[in-house]
Amino acid sequence: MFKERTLTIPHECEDCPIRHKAVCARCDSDELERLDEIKYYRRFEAGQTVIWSGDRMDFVGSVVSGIATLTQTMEDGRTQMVGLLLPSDFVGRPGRESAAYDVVATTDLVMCCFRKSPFEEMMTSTPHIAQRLLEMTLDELDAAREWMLVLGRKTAREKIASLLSIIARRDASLHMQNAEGSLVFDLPLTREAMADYLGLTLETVSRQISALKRDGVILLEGKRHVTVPDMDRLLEEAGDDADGGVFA
Amino acid sequence: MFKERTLTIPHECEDCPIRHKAVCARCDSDELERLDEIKYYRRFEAGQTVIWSGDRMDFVGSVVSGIATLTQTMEDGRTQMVGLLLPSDFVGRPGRESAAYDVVATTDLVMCCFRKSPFEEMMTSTPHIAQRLLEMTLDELDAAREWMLVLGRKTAREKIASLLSIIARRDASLHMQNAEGSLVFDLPLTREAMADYLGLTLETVSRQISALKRDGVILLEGKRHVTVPDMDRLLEEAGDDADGGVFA
DNA sequence: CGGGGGGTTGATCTCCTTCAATCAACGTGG
DNA sequence: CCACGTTGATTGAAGGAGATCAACCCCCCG
Repeated sequence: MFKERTLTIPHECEDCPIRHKAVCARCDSDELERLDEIKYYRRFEAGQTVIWSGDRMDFVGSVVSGIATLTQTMEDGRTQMVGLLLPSDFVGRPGRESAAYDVVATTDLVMCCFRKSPFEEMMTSTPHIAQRLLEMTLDELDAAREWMLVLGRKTAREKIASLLSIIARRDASLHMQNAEGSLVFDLPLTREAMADYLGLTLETVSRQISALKRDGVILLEGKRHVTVPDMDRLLEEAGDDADGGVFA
Repeated sequence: MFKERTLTIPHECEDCPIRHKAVCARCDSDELERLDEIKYYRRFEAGQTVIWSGDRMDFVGSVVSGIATLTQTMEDGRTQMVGLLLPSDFVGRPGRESAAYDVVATTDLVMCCFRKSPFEEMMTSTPHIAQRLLEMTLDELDAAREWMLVLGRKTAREKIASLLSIIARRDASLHMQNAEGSLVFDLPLTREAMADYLGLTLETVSRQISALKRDGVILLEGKRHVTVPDMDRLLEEAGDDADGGVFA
């Protein structure tokens, strides 16, 4: 429960699983070498907090494997997830010294961290990094705006369907499945985490998942294993255009 | 109502009101000259649509004066505002060919537009532009995440208070008022636009504004002119830390 | 066996939506 | 100048979606 191993995980950038998707995606081998000098790996266990909001941050980094969440909390305890960090996603904001959100590992997690100030120097001297970071940030902004529509205007059922379709889509792209047959995946989040993501209570999440199951939109084995027999149907339930997100 | 004048508004970058806040903030005079060659001004009247979601975009640009909104709409008509564009804010995404959101002028609006492909070329050749855009995008992402908390977890009253405090703060910083005395500003949005921003109905917006007025949190002259006698009180109502957002 | 974390389900309550009437300000045309 | 329509806003009454409170289940693990 407590042991946080800060071991350096033997890892060559060349065969890093996120080599072509993370901030370093555009770097050439020279640049990778310079990054290598300021990087180190950290491992977190499921449930561990990576950073507390307000804490001084002396690193930025990428999720290598596992899943983490970005959450905001009000004084009275209400919490809202504002980001779901998947492999290749970037953590931290160059130029900011303290964390703005809580970052929590929801599964076992490996991060590739860069010491903050040398990384910031590299950002200005290495356009490839800044360019890639801009691209990733714009994508995140789009995702956040999509999520604002979900939070502001969708019903509980639509919210659940939206979350499921996002996870399904992401999982499909990760495993290179064809999106045609029935999709199968595991929910990486507890009911409570889903509630925090969707601005609902965990009870409502549970009820709506049951309802979608009862209506045959999804199949459930256990509490986490989901099968989507008809993706278009799910997208319809989400209130999205069913014409599919081939996506820009 | 219909006339859209595409006149070139005589304007030197040097005395442009957003010279030091927009994408061009870090450009030197050489770079400004190159930007000058690909830029043109456009003027829109209040209520006019600047771009429809899905439309081909052949430009990107900055808001010079006035206010515009970024909104998403579902097939059944539900709409959610996902951005409020103020002077110096950037419109459009380099690398994307069609608009992802509707952009609507809520007041008379002047935009400084750049032809898209030459701008994209400049982005790669001119780090100052990409750097500034990254900074601005990170700020927007923070704002979007703040807004996700508002949408997902705050009550109607808190939502209204949050919106008012954001507008108040922005207005104060614009007019260099001291934030201590009572703040005074005009609402740049209709009740309906506020509702679209907050994920509420316009009736609820109206009721909660009346309630805040009744409770002395704000004073109203007419429907748009707001006085905030005690900013800390308003922040309390918004559910924010009252210690103020001096901000990172 | 006990205990705790995660999940489901039920009963009740409440905050916000929905539907609807009304109002003030404004412009337009007869 | 007044009747009329329009747009933005306020207010009321009724209903419902989701929150809240609570009981209970399942499963794993010490």
